[in-house]
Amino acid sequence: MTKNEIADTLTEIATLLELKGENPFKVRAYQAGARTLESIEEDQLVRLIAEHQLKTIKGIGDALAQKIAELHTTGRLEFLEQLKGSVEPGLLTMLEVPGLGSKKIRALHTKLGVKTLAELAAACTDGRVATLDGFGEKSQQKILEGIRNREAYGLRHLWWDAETVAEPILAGLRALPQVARAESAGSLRRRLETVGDLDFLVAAHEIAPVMDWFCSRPGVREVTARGETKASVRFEGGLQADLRIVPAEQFVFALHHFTGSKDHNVQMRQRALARGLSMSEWGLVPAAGEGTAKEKAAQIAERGMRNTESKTGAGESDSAARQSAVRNPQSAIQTEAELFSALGLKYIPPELREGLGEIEAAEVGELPRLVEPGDLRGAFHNHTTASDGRNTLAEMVAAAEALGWEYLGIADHSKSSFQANGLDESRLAAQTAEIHALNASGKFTTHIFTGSECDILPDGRLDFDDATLATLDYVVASVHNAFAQEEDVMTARIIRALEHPRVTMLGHLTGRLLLRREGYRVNVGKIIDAAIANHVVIELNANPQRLDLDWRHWRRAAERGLQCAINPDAHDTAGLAYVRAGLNVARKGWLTREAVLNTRPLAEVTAWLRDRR
DNA sequence: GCCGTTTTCGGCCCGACTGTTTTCAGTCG
Repeated sequence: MTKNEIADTLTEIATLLELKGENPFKVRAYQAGARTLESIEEDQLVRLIAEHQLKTIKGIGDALAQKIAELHTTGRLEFLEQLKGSVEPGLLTMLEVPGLGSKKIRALHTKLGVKTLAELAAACTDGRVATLDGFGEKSQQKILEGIRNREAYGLRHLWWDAETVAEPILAGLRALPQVARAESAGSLRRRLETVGDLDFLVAAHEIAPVMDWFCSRPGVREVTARGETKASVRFEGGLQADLRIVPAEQFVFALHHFTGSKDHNVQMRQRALARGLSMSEWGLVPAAGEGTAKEKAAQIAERGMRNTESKTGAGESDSAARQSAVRNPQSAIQTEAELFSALGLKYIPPELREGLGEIEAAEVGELPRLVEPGDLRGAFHNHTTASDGRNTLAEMVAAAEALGWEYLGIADHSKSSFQANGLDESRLAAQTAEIHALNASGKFTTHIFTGSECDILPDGRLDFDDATLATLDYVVASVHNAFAQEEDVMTARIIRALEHPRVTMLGHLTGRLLLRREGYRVNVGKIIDAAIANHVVIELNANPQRLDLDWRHWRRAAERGLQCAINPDAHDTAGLAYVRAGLNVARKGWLTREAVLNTRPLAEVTAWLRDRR
C-alpha cells in the first residue's frame, strides 16, 4: 500500500472505533497517525519501515508502527477485518446524514435497534427518535430530511466519477472490430457537473457482439434492458448506462440528438422546420407530409425499433423524419460540423448545447473561442502537508512540472482553519522562505508562487494582518466557518474581504458541495460586482465536488470584465488533474482563454500579481 | 493509542453553532 492508502486505512479504523464507542483519545491517535503519515514523503516512509524506525516519528507508537508496516508490506490488516466485522455496515452510511455523528448513531443503534438508513427513517416517521434523550422534534425532522436528500441526490453522480466509469468503456467500444464510431453522449458529453446516467452511441455493422461486450463489463450488477438496438445496464454504485447502436449513416444525427439538452434540440428542430427541413435522430430531411400517429407507430413497430424513441419527447415528428430519412439517406453529412452548417450555423461545442443562446450566437458567428486544456500554464490555490494536503511542497512542484506547468501557486490554510491545520504567521514565514529557497535552487523549472488561502473571518476581516499578507505573492480569501449567516451578512462579509487591497482572488464563492450540501446564502451578483470593481479574481474551484462558482454565472460575469482563475484546490499531487473538471465548467460558462488568469505565461502573471500588490 | 515523566499513569487540541437543555453535549469545519 502507498502512504496515502495507509493513511486512509488508519482514518477508516478511527471511524470504526468511534462508532464502537472506543476511547476518543484512541480514535484521535489513529486520526493523528493518518495525518502524520500524510505529512512525510513516500520514500521516507519506505526507509523508516525498512529500518524499523517508524516509532521515531512523533505520534506513532508501537501499535501504529506495527499496523503501518503490516499494511505497507501485505496490503491488509487482520485487526481491521475483525473491526469491520464487529460494526454494522449500515451505521457507517448514517455518518453521511448531516447532523449525525458517532455518538448519536450509537444511541440510535443501542436504544432503538436501528441498523440501516431505512430503519432509521421509519423510526423518525413514527416519532420514536424524538423520544430519545438528546433528540427532539427538530433533530428527528432534520434526520428525515437528510435521508430523503440523500435518496434524491443518489440518483445523480458527479461528472468526474461518471467519466471515470465511462472512459474505459468508450475506449473498449472503439477497439471492437465491429465498431466504426463510438461516442459518449448526454450530460456526460455536455460536461454537466452532475450526470444522471451514461449514454453511449455506437455505429456498428454487427450488433450482437457489441451488446454482449457492453453487458458483460466488470461492475455491471444488472442488465435492465436489452433489445435489438439498445441495452441498459446498472453498475454497482447505482450508475446506469445506456448503449445505442445505429447504422453508420445515422450516427451523426443520433449523436447530436442524444447530446443536446431538451431546449437545444427543440430550438434546432424549429430552426430546421423554418428551412423546410425535419430534423431528428434519424436524419435531416425535407419536412414530411402528414400522417396519423397510429400509422407512424405501426411503421416503427414494423422495424422493431420500439426501444429507440426520443429522449426529448418529440417522437411524433421524429418518426416521420425517420421514414423519410430511410428513403433519403443523408450520406452528405458525416460530422456534426456539417450538420450545423446545413442549418446555417457554426459548429457548437457540446458544452454549449444547453439552449441558452448558443444557436443565436452560432448563427452570427459570435461563439467564443473556448479555453482549452492546452491553454493552462499553471494554477493557484493548492495545498501541501503544511496544512491539510497529503503531499509535500517538493512533491507538489514535481507533479506540476510533470504536467508542464510554468508555475504553481501554494495557498495553504490560515491559522483560523484549525481543523485543517492552518498556518500561523511563523509557519507561513517558514513556508515562504522554503519556497524562495526552492525557486532559487533551480531544482524545478516550475516557478512557485507564495500564497495563502486566508480565512475570511465572520465579520469580513482577514485572518492575517496586512504586514503578513504583504510578504506573499498573492492571497486567496475563502469562507470556512459561520456558514449559517443571513444572506446580507454573508454578502457584506465577503465584499469587505474583496475590498481588502491584499486580496487577489476569492475562493469557492458559495461553498457548495455537489450532491451533498447547498452553498451558503449569498448574493452572487453583488459579489461579482464587487470583485470587478476591486479587480479581484473569482476562482473557479475545479474540485469535482465544488465546481464553484457555477458555470451558469460565468458568461455574464466575464462579459462584464470579471477575471477567472481555474484552481484545482489540490490536496495531493493527483488533485492537480482536477483542472480538467474546471475547464469543462469554464467552457460551459463560455469562457475564453483571455478570461482565465492562469492561461497567461509566467512573466505576465508575475507582472500582474506585482502590479496588484 | 501516544507521550512524557513529578518513572508508570494522567492528560491529551480550537471555537461556533444547534438543539437540547437550564448549563451542556454533539457536530462540524
